[in-house]
Amino acid sequence: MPSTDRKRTRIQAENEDRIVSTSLDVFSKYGYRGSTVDQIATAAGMSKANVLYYFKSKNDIYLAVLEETLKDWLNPLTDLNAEGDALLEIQRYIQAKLKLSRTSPAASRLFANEILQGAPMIGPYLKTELKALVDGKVAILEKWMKQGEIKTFEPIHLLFLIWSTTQHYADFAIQISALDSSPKSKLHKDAEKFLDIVLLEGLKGPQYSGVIGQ
Amino acid sequence: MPSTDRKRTRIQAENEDRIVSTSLDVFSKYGYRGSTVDQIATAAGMSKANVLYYFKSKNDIYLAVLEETLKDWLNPLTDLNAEGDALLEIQRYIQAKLKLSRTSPAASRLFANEILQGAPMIGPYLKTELKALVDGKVAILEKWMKQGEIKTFEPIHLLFLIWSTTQHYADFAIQISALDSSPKSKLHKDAEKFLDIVLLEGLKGPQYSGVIGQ
DNA sequence: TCGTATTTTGACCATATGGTCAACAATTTG
DNA sequence: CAAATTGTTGACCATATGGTCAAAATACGA
Repeated sequence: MPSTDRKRTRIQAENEDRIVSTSLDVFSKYGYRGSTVDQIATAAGMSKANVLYYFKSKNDIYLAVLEETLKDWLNPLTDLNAEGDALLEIQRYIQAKLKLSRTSPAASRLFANEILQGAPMIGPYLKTELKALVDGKVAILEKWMKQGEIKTFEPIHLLFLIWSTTQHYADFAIQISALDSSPKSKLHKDAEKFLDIVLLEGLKGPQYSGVIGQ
Repeated sequence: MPSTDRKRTRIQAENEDRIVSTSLDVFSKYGYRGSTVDQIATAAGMSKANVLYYFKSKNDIYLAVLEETLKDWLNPLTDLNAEGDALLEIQRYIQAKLKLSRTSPAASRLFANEILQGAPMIGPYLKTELKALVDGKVAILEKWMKQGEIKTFEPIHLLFLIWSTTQHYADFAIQISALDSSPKSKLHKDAEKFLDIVLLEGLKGPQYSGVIGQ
């Protein structure tokens, strides 16, 4: 077996990385149950036995892929800055998520699959680390509300909206391409424009909305 | 085998219905590959062989479930009425979709799973029937834009936003409950309020936005 | 180059799963 | 009630799949 205690060999590093990156594609396309070790092995250009020499089970591969992908996927939220301008910060966050959706659709689908199946692996993580991160960002949103920079509402729903709309372009790409034939570059540009126009306007602080309402 | 040509017997009707409704739960929870005929049989309280007496394959069950669920799931969009008030119509549509997400989360997850896996079954349907329906509704949105009832943007993205945000509450329910401990009734009320406040304001026609922008 | 540690794999095993079938049970029909 | 039709299931089959293992191949340090 590959020594866990010593340093990783060159070959170990190469193969483990290759397995993980290949597995992201496979798992995101077919889900955990729908993916087989043989598929992964073939896609990575090695034998099944060899894959299982580096990871002792399919589940271990899946965990490695999740961990590897998780941090990148959630990074943009970390950057939401309490000191910045509310609307600009939100706009930046939306754009960062949209970009991720475009450049890493597999990561998005991997999580969508995992959550849909009831988050059997990352359930605990959601309740602890992610919850802590989200609570912090919710507090920032509340601060902005008190300062009148954005309207008042239950702040977590803004996060849900941003997540769902941006990830939709990765997770439901097949449906989108069936309904809209424009090239992906236009699609994503239009998505960004739309969210910009509608959301930023809709979020603007209550001092304006009172006037508009009349 | 159950006669396809003649009329359905009482027992056929009962059992086929039971299988389909049970399968919705199973398929939506574990996906197609993750669900087994045995699971379905057990959940429906019959033997595997008996289930396969009514549907000759797992795939046939899946198709029946999809078909059964599809129409209910898309009904609200049909109701979007060109003659009505733009914002009210959109608001009604959002509320209808949110309600479906609350009352039929399994249907939502079934589709999410199907689309995530690349829509192997309903792909053709998406490109024909759903596309036609969507094209018609997009035309309505464009009309509203020309009349200045709502802002101007690529209209299909509004549909994507409504679908993604409303279905998110069903598809990502596990994540949501990990991050927000409020009871589901409050959650959905807040979601509705939030979408109301932000979206309807953000969508309002360009005659207002010019003023706000300055 | 030699010996050791690492890497690779074909063959194999146990289990899970979709699906079939013949025999038996219940229901319907005349 | 008897025959015919419909319904039910345990046993079985073929295949797929996760995982093991011993033996062969390769890489690597002294």
